[in-house]
Amino acid sequence: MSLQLHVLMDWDLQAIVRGCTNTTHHQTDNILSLNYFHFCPQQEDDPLFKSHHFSSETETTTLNLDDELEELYKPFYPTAETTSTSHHPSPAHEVNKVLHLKPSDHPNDLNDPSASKCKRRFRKKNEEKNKRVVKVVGEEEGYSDGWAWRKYGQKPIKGSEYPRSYYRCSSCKGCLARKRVQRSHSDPQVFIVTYTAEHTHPPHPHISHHTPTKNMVESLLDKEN
DNA sequence: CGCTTTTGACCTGCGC
DNA sequence: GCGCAGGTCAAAAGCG
Repeated sequence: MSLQLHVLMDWDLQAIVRGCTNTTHHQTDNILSLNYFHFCPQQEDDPLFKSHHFSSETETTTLNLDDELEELYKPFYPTAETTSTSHHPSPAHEVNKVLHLKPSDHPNDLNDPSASKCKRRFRKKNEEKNKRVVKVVGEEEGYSDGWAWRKYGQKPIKGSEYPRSYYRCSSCKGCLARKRVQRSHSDPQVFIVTYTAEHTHPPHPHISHHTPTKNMVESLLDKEN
């Protein structure tokens, strides 16, 4: 099974949550596969988009995760318009959620030197919010995604027994890419990874599948125990 | 020595 | 206005 959540935060924001089955992973360890790509309108016609169905067993897991993802995006709900069928699956048992998310004010003076440090930071933050990709991944996949990440913070999250870790891209100075990693409370084997902003450089080939996997997992596990 | 992790402090947004 | 929660900063410590 895999669950794909696509969040596009343009000035008209859209998040699409999709659930689908992946028999290979489901049969092995119930570990969610890492599947994400940037949303494009054609994907509405993607055969994969239409052809996956839930078994009753995987549906339960998916809906729990879906709830968590919904929690994740609660801050956007005031302006969110949900055409969700996730809690009332269609006859085809598809999860197909579209959130229309509206960002706050347009940060148009990021480079204004007169703006205070905090204000500039906040505007930068808003700008980064405009592009988000949320992945639901297995343990190993959550950390080896081809980029070098440096941890810059960790916070306990209310309602979750697991802390959320914050990472920024360390492979290129000035890269605005950010990543948040949080263990799912409904399925501790699963990590919810949220990517914010885009990399301003290509991935380092030698980093793939190596960085910063083990330490990150271990530190997370240590913290949680 | 340079890079990464840890962690407390600080800041902002939001709800009441 | 206040308190809370989430996100980031930055100094100190750890590690190879």
